[in-house]
Amino acid sequence: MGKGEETKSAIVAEALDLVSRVGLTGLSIGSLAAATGMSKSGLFAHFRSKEQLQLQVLAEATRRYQEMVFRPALTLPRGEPRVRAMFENILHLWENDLAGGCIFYAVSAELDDQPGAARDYVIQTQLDLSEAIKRAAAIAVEEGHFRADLDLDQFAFDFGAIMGAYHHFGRLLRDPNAEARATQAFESLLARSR
Amino acid sequence: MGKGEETKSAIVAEALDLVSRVGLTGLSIGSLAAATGMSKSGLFAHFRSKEQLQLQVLAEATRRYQEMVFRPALTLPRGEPRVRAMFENILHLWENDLAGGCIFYAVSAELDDQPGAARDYVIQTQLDLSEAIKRAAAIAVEEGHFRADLDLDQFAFDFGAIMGAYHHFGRLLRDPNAEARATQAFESLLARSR
DNA sequence: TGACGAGACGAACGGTCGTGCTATTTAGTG
DNA sequence: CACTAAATAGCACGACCGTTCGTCTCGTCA
Repeated sequence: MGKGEETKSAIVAEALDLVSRVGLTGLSIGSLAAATGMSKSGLFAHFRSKEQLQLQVLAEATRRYQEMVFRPALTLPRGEPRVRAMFENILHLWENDLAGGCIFYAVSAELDDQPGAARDYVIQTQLDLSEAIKRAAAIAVEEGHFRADLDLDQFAFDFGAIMGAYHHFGRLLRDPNAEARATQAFESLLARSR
Repeated sequence: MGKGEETKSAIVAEALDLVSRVGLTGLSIGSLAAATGMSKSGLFAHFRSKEQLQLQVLAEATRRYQEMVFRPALTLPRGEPRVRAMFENILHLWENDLAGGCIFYAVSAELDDQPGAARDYVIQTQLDLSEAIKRAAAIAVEEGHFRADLDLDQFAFDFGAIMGAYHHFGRLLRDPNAEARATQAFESLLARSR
């Protein structure tokens, strides 16, 4: 990896942290340059537009998500163990990876009415993640861990609901019991699915 | 209501719509002036600071929420009917009142790591709403509609989770089944609570 | 009629935004 | 070590930001 790629990925890493705290809109070239100790123009040359910078940040976030949430889960036995691992990885690893927690929550709320490449990317990513959860649940059905008539779409909805509420209650409202609440909700969801 | 109050509330109404689409950060004095057909300075004089404008917007949102969600629910019989009415009012009235849907979702994601009066206000409002849900559920326990050992905090968490997921799946991902999913999740929550 | 206060206006301030150009420094290669 | 290309810095731009100021236009009331 040449010098260019190296600093570029360092910039993106710093940007990820910034976005998780101040959102995509709050991420400015100037503040990012200050945070990385570079000049605005020197930093800008790596991306050629702000939209490109935003997309690179989102791509890196997706890469990390795969790495932290899905890849470890796939090493476990098929079925419920994998579903459970995904839940726990999100709760314990992913939500604590960045200063502001899950970057997709910080970003999706501000993009839902603002068309553009960034929104398209986030939507696609969220749909992919939802599909992955559904696949994991489908395997659990195959293995006999979950009911044969389980509604996979509903399962994905409920799963996402719990993760969102964990972020909301824990991050914004600073509820110290958010993790316990999320865990209980998840156990209840599993029980209903068996 | 004098002329001043009149234009001021017209400004706030317009601002509410803007915020629901572009967020609190995206709300600028200039764009709001353009949307209302006023001059920047004429508009600014009503609030004397941007933070004041933001707080007025949040206060108006809270007022509307009370009006659309809680007040109608209180006219119904105590217990489960009220809880159900709150759910349906949020789903059908509140989420469709503004162009961008529930303003609190647009706002809370961008404020969770940005200290200030606006964040404090949103947090307090969310806590109040959570308390109101818990009270309604407590009454349903009194009335014998819900189990005596129902965990009220968990109920409020689950309730909020469903509303958040409805906003997320419906608004961002444009899932046409979001309402059906939310309804099914809510019915499941009610069944578990009885 | 004339004074007064409320409300809105245009112009301007210092800053920051994203984005170009042009040097200058630095890293990699023969 | 010299040479070249890549990486970074400096500077300037037009646009927009929140905010302030002085001014103008009204309706109200003495």
